[in-house]
Amino acid sequence: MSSQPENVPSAATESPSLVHAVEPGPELLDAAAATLRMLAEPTRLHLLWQLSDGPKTVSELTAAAGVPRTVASQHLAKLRHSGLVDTRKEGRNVIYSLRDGHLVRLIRETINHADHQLTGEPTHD
Amino acid sequence: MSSQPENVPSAATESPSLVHAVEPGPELLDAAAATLRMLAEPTRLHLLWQLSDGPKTVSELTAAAGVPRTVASQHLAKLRHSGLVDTRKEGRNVIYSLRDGHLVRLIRETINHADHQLTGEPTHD
DNA sequence: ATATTAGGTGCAATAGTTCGCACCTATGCA
DNA sequence: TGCATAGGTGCGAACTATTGCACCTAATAT
Repeated sequence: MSSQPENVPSAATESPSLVHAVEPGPELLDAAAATLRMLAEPTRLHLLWQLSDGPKTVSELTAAAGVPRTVASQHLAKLRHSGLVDTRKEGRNVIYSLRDGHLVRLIRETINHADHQLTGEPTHD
Repeated sequence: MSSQPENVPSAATESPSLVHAVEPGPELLDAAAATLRMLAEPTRLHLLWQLSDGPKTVSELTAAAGVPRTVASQHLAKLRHSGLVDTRKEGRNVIYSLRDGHLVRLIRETINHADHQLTGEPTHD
């Protein structure tokens, strides 16, 4: 247990003007990790990236991701069950959309970071 | 600065998406997913969060994360091998630090998103 | 009614991750 | 010299995730 996490030393190299005062508890970390786990798979990330551009049908998403239908479906089911995406039915299509606009920033930040990493990171920032 | 073009009404079958210019290729997606996989574990996320406040020793990190030493060590090894953190040795301590300041933003964005999800959004499915 | 298209689910095999144990090296101290 | 502390590694057991297969429902078209 040891619920005494007020140990944020940060007394080493520089004076931290903006320390984060709050220690994320286990639930927060679990929730965050759960979300990240959803993003941490190339196909799902691809699907989410597509969705960050606007709502799309399963067919569109599947085609863009270049994976078999069952695979896309399973991944979409996971995203659905984890509450990251929303669905509405229109005719015989199911249209997926990102539930939270906040997620768009996260996705783009991630892709951006990876892009920097690939193109040769020159000690950024 | 939050120019989100969300809700692009691509309600039709397929519209020429000129919204996000670049389609991430497989390598980019793999790299991004690899990074996210590193973040997508509560203990590792905790460690990285600690580091986002400044460099720390293994002992400090281990204590903060509240896990056995071997576990922390394994996770730190993964972070090291994936290039997300840097180490320097000082006496008998090893001091870990985030390699890329950019990562701080990603970590905080994630924690922030999870927090928002936990506290402000009781919409459950 | 029947076929077709869009999408979903259950399940088994495989692949990858996490954890804890035992054991190792290097630094500092008495 | 010997011993404690800080940190690391290799390995096996338990767990989780991904995939592909077969099969299912709902909506449209013929």
